Order: sequence, then structure tokens, then C-alpha cells
Amino acid sequence: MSEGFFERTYDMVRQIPEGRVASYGQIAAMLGEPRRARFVGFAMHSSPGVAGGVPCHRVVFKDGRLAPGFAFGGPDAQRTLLEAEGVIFLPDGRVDMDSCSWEA
DNA sequence: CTTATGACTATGA
DNA sequence: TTCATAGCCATAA
Repeated sequence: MSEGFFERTYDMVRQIPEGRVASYGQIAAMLGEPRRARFVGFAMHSSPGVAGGVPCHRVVFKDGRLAPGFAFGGPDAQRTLLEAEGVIFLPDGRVDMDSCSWEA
């Protein structure tokens, strides 16, 4: 399995339950390397997508913001998907990390 | 081998 | 408050 940091990242993102979101740094920290937050995002870019079992739409910024212009179908689609899973959005357009932050 | 890049985060102005 | 810059290190060329 561990063919690289990407595979480990995919496996971690796959463990994010519905109605829950995690920040890049959060996932990287669970992998034991909080400095690789950038690669988590980079791995998502190379990820097989939701169809591949990697719900990259559940991965957001630490502030709860979505990836600007890099989502699979646009940040609006990502928000719609998250809302459909039960994720709460703030009036600012950010995810409610207060209640939807993923806890291992 | 080296250089460039990046879905991040923290810090400073 | 927002905007800009630095540091992080694996992957690609």
C-alpha cells in the first residue's frame, strides 16, 4: 500500500465521516507530519476523486474555507455536496468547523 | 544530479 | 480587518 505520501493521504481522507470536514493540516497531523499540509492538498489534486473513494470535498482550509477555483466542479458544487451530507455552513460561506470539525 | 512548483499555514504590515 | 511574504518538503521535469 504505502507507495507514497499520497496513498496514505487518500486512506486518511477516506476515513472522514459524512457531515464532517477536516483541514489539510489536520489530516497531515494525523499522518504524523503536520508540515505536509501542502501535499495533502496536492494529493487531492491527484486524487481519483469521490468515485475513487476519496471525498476530497470534505477537505477544507483550516479556517473552514473551500479551495478557491480548484474543486472538482467548482467551490459551489463542493458546498452543495457538503450541505447534502449535513455539514453546516456559516453566513460567511465557510464550513462550521465549530461543529463539523472531524475528530479521529 | 538540480530547479520549480504547490487544494497550506503562520506571521507581519 | 485584509493583503503580502516566508517556510514547509514531496513530486515532476
